[in-house]
Amino acid sequence: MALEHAILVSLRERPASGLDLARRFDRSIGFFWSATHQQIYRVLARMEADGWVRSAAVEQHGRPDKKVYEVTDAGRDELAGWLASPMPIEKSRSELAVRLRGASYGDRAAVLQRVREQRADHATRLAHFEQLAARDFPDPAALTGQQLDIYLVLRGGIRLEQFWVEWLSEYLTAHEATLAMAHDDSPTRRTEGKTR
Amino acid sequence: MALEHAILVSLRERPASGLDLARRFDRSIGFFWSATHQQIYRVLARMEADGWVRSAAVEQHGRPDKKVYEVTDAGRDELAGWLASPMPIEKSRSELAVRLRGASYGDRAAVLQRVREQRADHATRLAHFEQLAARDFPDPAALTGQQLDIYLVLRGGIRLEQFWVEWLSEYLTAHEATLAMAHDDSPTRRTEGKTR
DNA sequence: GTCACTCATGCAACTAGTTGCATAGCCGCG
DNA sequence: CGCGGCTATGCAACTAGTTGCATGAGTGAC
Repeated sequence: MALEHAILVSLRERPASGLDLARRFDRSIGFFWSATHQQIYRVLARMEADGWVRSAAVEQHGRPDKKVYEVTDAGRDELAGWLASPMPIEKSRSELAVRLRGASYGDRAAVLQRVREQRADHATRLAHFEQLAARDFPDPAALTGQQLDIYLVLRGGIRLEQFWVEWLSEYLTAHEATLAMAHDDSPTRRTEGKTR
Repeated sequence: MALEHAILVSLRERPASGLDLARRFDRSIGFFWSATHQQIYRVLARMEADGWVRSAAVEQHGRPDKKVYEVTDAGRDELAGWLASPMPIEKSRSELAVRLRGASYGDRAAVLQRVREQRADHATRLAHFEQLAARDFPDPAALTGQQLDIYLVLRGGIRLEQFWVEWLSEYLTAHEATLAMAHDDSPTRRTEGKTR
């Protein structure tokens, strides 16, 4: 039930329509919790039925009406209760890690290529996040409350991208070393991998 | 379709029954891809229907028969193809991050307590992984092929737990600093948070 | 003018994963 | 002896999330 609560957080920051929320979930908050607009529409409908949010139709010039949602008192209580509730340890999930683990059952060079691509993607995102942090939070030490939280979650995004870049670099370095070894070891080729 | 492929990797390391796989997914491989035994049973049935694996009943003394699965040639090809296929960038997902972001809409102290608990859990896992690495891989530089991959994925687990411990520590330190400030700033209490 | 795109909401059908339970024998505890 | 726990497989019902499509009006490009 975390999407509901992510939506409550986002709506408390500022009321929004379904599509507004979908756009927010594509950036800041969505870095740690993403959702498609369909999923958001469905959950908003349920939340309204449960009385956690209420909506108001807002006319716009030259485009369809918006349904702008805001959090009700019941929604506030629900969010406050959730924030304080105990939580089990989170489990991570990474398709890339499965590939790294299984790389010896396929074409090693192809997997290394995928790893390089992923590392480049993560490096790009890292640079983007660092730019955001520099632009929006020039003086982190002065932050408090809500702004501090937003900054610290961005810091989490930066740290997480650093984790990826460093881990994948370690992976590539280690495998490039064994490939070099396999070349050096002249005639007695001990080519690892490719069991088949 | 990553669970299928995680199972193929695990079965290529060694043939196993559904429950064996579920146990493996609770440890090494499962750190980056977990699954319940029901999910595994269902996916194994589909994989067998698709011809990726075949099963053989194995009698055991004093306990029910096992269905031990192994990978077929078609399964090998499928796995090799998947390993080489391009992949989109992965998105992370963390309920804890949502709570950090929304902490000012609830009881700040309670959220900090949850953060301390999570940090302790991650520190415990980190210690556990480091112990595994020291025990099973005393000489990482000598590893190649499959063993090197297993070691490097364990390294990923260690690095990820380090990420969590460090990030959550940063979060706690930053908020403890603002709490201290709020105390110092004597009569003009600028108590942040708790907007309600 | 019409083609492609955006804004905005939503339905329907699908895949993935979780939770609760059933079966059925064997093992050890008290 | 009965109770709980372990081994092993599996069904049924549920929740969560994705994908594909529909609608209908407005905007900009050529």
